[in-house]
Amino acid sequence: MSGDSESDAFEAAVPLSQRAMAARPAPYLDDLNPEQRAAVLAPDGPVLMLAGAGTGKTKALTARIVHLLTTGKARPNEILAVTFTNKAAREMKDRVGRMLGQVEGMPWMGTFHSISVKILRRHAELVGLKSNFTILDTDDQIRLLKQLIVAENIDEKRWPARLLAGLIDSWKNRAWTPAKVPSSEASAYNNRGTELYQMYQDRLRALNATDFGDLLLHVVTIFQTHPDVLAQYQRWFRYILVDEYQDTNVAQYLWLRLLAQAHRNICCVGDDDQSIYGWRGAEVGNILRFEKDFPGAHVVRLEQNYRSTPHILAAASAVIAANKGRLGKTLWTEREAGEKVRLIGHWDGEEEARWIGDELEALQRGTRAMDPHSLDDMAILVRASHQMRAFEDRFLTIGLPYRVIGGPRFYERLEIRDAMAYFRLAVSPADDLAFERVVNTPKRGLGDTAQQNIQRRARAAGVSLLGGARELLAQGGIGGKGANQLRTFVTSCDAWHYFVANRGNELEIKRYADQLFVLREERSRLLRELELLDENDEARESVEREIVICGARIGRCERDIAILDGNHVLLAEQILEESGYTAMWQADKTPEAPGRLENLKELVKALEQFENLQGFLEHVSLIMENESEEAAEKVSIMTLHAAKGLEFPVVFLPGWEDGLFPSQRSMDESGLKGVEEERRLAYVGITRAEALCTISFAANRRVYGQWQSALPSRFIDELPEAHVEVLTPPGLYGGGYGAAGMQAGFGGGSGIEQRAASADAYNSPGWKRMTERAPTRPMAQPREARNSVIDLDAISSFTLDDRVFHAKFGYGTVVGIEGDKLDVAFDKAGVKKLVARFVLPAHQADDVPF
DNA sequence: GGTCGCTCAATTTTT
DNA sequence: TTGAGCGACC
Repeated sequence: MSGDSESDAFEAAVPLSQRAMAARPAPYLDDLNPEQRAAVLAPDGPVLMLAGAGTGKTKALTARIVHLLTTGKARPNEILAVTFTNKAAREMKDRVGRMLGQVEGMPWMGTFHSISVKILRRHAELVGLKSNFTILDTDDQIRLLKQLIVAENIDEKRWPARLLAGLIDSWKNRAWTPAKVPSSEASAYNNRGTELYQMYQDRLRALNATDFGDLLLHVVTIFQTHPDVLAQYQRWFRYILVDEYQDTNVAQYLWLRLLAQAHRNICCVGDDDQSIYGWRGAEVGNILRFEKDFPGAHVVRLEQNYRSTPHILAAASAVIAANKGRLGKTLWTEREAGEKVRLIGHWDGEEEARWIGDELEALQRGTRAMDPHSLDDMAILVRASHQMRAFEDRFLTIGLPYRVIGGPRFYERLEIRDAMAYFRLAVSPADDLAFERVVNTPKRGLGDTAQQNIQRRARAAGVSLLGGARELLAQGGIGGKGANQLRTFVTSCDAWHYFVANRGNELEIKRYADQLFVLREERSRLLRELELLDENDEARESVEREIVICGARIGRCERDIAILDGNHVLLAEQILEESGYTAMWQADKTPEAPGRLENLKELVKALEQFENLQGFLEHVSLIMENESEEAAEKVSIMTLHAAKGLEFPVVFLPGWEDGLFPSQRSMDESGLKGVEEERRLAYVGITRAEALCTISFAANRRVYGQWQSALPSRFIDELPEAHVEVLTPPGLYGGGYGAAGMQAGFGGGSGIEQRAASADAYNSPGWKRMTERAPTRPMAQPREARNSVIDLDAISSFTLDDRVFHAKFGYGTVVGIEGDKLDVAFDKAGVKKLVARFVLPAHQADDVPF
């Protein structure tokens, strides 16, 4: 960059007064490029930072915040900075903190949801809630809906609660309260959607609860119906900054627009090309319309990419260029050309996983073109999570360490939710949803009948379920073993709540301290007694036992005091212990049980960061994340969606087949709009790569146990030839996929159909181009080829002869081709196995027992 | 109340 | 193929 163009851009973007200000030393501006600087110094009023992938948008955004603070334009509490994820919020906080040397005092930096909660707690009564409302997650939401559906005598099979939940969510995303749902939606959910939505909202209000969608919607409602409240926040937030603006939905858009009306100092950062959440309500339109919504908006483009090589950028740009209705950006980089994007086709998905596994190992060792890479630098990005299985299978076989990113969120896991329900019950005994969840977990012999009795009793008496249970016990309305267990449960709940309610209560602590004193006296007395007893005295044993019991009591008493004194971590442990929940998992012999216990430990550990249980519960549904940092090097497997915002030197993009990617469903449901969103996903995928990006596809893939053949993705035809290297298909199948595959016995199903479908595939432009360029290589003629596992000990001789290996074993000869790697793996019993795709001579095929 | 076996469905996911 | 959910049975 020459100094001239830098200052030109600077002067064009920045008015004199600010230039004067910026002329003073401002360290946060030092390592910004001219584009970023222009964005940071853009004048007050609406600003749109159009930031392409890898252009340092977070850097620019945080620098603007720092700029606002250091130039005295706003105090920390006058800046509202919103993100979508906690991770993004945290990163922003970290960065601002690093630049300013302190993190304090930015109370309004967080996610849309966390900020909404903050606002809503202050004004809950305006929407009929109390300020201590609970936040239900998806699971609770669905259980609640199920109850409504059952109560309404609706066939839950034909009209699943999940469907209704999705519907209500989408309405909330569009900021439609029940009254505002347009009549065009009247037919939804068997004509009863709107009605059930209203009932659901009533029920939530009765439970003093909200779901995620409500957090935003209630705030919007309050702003719309209480101008005084709105005005207060408008005055408060002098500057508003929004990350990932392209992902905002209508509710979030309204939320922002209402708040921004007064000062109009709203700075949105986003990339219309990376809008990939349309299916959950995100409106690309919001960012496309920005200049109309905020007249006089200052638009700054960040186009210098620091992440990827020119080849990778060119490939991504070419693909995304096929989309219409973009704001348009031209990414550029100063990096060296590097490797071209690689494109390779495979016979089937297993072959693909195999090849990628080999590539990963090669890259780990280092190749001619690339220095050795850590597995941490490599990622496999798939369209749909079921694609992950092929890779997991393969990597387990060859012992390649991997991590799957974006499984179920930590707090969504069964055991975590159960534990949380226990905590909720301790904090608020009237939490009926929590009660329902854990009353029979672990099993307490309280089945449907017993639970229904409790429900009925509670409703009749107008008390909580816990209260209902208590009454039922008092009246003897429940019999058998269930009764005793229920009594224990109720007593435990009372005890837990006692500790929560009397936290820091001096009188109670004193009471326990007195008790402790008595117990200690008792123990001293017993010890003295023991000393007086003869070695062989028969009474000795019973005294010893009493000492042990007394010791245990002292321990418990000390613990109780610690809990009363405010040690909520201990309380949590005690709850899990006393309820039998930990024991339940300890007794569980299924393979996932140890992991669940591990998670429970993590949960308890996470508690330490909070003041008390309430504080924890208040935030946990919004904050908790699954972040156990393992040290070991691992290749990452994740969906394209989960990869947004991440970057890796080496990226593999498998499964580029029409129907899978772009996804058929997306195309069916949303037509051209769907394809465009899929294309943005392709763009996101390619731009994750820093140095090496490999796209692959397979002619056949097993989906839900069925073999399907596919066409290469239409996006492959959009890749620019000059920046793509088409790899020769590997080893055995060089240039002759169809024939080899057929002979090899892959494909299943009807041979004729299979062949016809495959023939189509080979006529597609993508495939043709690939095969045209790929020089055919002499090929072994396999009669039988499969993946299999052979006992290593069974191999009696092994020879490698011009790319072909022969391994003799008990049943015949295993023949493999170089490139079809021999892998040593261990089976469950720890026996060494040889894993190979092998080829058997025809005459021996019958002798082989697999 | 717990377990077994049948049927049915099956993108993407944050808060 | 896998998994969840449900009904029948012990």
